[in-house]
Amino acid sequence: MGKAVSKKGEQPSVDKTNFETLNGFTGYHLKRATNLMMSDLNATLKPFELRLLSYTALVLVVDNPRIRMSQLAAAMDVERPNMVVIVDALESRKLISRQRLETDRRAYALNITLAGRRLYEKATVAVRAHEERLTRQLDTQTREKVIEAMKLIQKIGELRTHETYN
Amino acid sequence: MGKAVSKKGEQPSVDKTNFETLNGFTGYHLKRATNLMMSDLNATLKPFELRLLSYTALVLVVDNPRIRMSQLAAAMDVERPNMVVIVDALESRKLISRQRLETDRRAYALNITLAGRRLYEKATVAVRAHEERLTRQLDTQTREKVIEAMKLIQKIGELRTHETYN
DNA sequence: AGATATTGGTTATCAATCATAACTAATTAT
DNA sequence: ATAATTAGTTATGATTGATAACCAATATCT
Repeated sequence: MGKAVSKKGEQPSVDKTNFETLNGFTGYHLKRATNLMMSDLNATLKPFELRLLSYTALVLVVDNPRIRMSQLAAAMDVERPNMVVIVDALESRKLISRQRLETDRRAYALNITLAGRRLYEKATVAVRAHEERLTRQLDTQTREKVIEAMKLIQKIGELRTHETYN
Repeated sequence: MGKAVSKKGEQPSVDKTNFETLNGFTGYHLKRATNLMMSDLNATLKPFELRLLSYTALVLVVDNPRIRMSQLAAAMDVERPNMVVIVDALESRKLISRQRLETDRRAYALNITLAGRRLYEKATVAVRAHEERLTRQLDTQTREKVIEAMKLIQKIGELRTHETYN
């Protein structure tokens, strides 16, 4: 630590910013990288008129036929009212369908439509390319190690659930 | 009230959600873990009446005496107008000070005050504990590997600069 | 030099995001 | 049957982050 500064002894304000402390934080690097990936992801999804949440919903409906809205909301960690608008948008584009459940007539079963599946497939190709682009520098082993690490962090978080949340 | 635990197996609709596709995405895991860490960080900072951005500003002012607001804004990747309110808040709590630069009387030099430094130190102890808590499962080597990986991702992002952003 | 452009900081405003309250209809529990 | 819960919905509010327009000071241009 301690950069060789001091040409004048006391006036670094115009030089490169010192990130010494922040660089010591894992969370800092995590957030910067994630912000970047999310920006790039949204740019990637824009041509399909999808955004992070609508794409995620699409994916989960594909992977979970007949999923209910509340289950989807829980899976995505969004409040139900917000889920409604996401589902509304996807349904109005005929990418997914709502079907009343016979067994519980309050609820809807969500299903992917043919158009939805096609869009899902195209978008997912783009998303995989985006992932590849942004993690190209990481060898496969590192990538797996990162994912494992993220899972561990999440596991820890689940323990102290929502008690200290804001 | 309490836990609505039914003795019998619940509805079939409650089966586990399938995250197959999402689990294949590095960005997905990155975002989940980061969200968690940021929630926990904000909870950690709350007792000090700081939030992510105000704490970050405090840290950068400590590490960069006489930094200018615009440089701080650039370092934090926030728009200048938003920087103003953050700096206003910190200044009104006498944690940092604004001093007109003699060399450029448009700009301010930001400096940490004694109170600011004390708060910074207390908060940083708490932040380090928070980091330790959330990354406890990761051995030192893994932690370093993760940080390296995040730096690489950022480096890639810097190439395709802001052209494809939102 | 004097006109012009640019920069640092500011104010006001606006859009996007996310959470909360309250409601209906259907279901479950007492 | 009555009460309590749950799924989905509507309306609304708080918070965040971005944009436009402005003033004062500095830098640029010819």
